[in-house]
Amino acid sequence: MRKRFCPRHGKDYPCSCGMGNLYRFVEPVVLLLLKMKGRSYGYDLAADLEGHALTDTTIEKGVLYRTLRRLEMNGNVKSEWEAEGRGPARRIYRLTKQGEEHLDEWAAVLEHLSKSMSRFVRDARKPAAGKAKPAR
Amino acid sequence: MRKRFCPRHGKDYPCSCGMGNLYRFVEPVVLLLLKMKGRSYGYDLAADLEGHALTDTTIEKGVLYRTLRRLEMNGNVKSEWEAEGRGPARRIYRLTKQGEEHLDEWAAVLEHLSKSMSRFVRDARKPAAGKAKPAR
DNA sequence: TAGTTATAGGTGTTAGTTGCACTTATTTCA
DNA sequence: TGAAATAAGTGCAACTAACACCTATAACTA
Repeated sequence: MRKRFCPRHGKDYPCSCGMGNLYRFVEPVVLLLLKMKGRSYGYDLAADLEGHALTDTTIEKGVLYRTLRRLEMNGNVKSEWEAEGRGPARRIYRLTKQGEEHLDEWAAVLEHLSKSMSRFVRDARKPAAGKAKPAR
Repeated sequence: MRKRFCPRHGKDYPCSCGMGNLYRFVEPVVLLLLKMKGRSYGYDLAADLEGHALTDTTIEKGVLYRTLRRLEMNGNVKSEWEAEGRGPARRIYRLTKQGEEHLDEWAAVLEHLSKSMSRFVRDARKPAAGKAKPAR
């Protein structure tokens, strides 16, 4: 049984605190990059993803390409092949109107999540309540 | 093919922006609650989870119980049956020393994630760069 | 006292997701 | 001409999520 490697706890420890490449967190980053760049393609996005990812881990190419396809299926981006220029042909993606709205939704979701998390961190660092007298 | 329901986009939209009950986000909340309460059990934790969850969605019982078992397998909590008192016997959980450390690690992970997310939100709300003159 | 509700702790199943390795193809450069 | 860089994927086993379902005890209530 293949085990996932956790950089914090080593192998054979079935935690997920590193949080991997959760495609649900790759999606908004792709949307943001497309907004900032105007147009881009998989191979190019892969490089920039490192700098903008929400998690630490390196982004997995497979997740990226599948995310782009799914975004297109859902109407959030559109693509066209571009053969001109150097190297192999590129599939160029752009945000659609709906994609921009979807990014806005993501921003709202992540803003809320960010606040929940920072509240969590504050609570987690408080000393445990009423430990002076043992509870039983 | 059973489809997940997304409260934001309805059924048949394979997004995950609601983010469901991601067990990886249930784990730290359980650790925090156990730290705050000193001792607790599944049914009791289930009630408090709502108020402390990182995501909005209601917490799924199955995830909670399985999370508790996994935490115990990993040595982060320990449990004992308690038959006294009213109602059916309860499996009482407590944090171990290791569990407290694990919570601290989670706090560090989530602090980082929280910051990444709020940076993301800031960027996402900036107007798109250089859209005045069309890029091509 | 029988039936219902509340408390308590789970399991089973299947669809969906992830990680990682692998594949294919074109172009550039030494 | 052979290696490296660019580009876009696919295959698959292991893992995760959602939701329904199951078991049992205790308390309440008609």
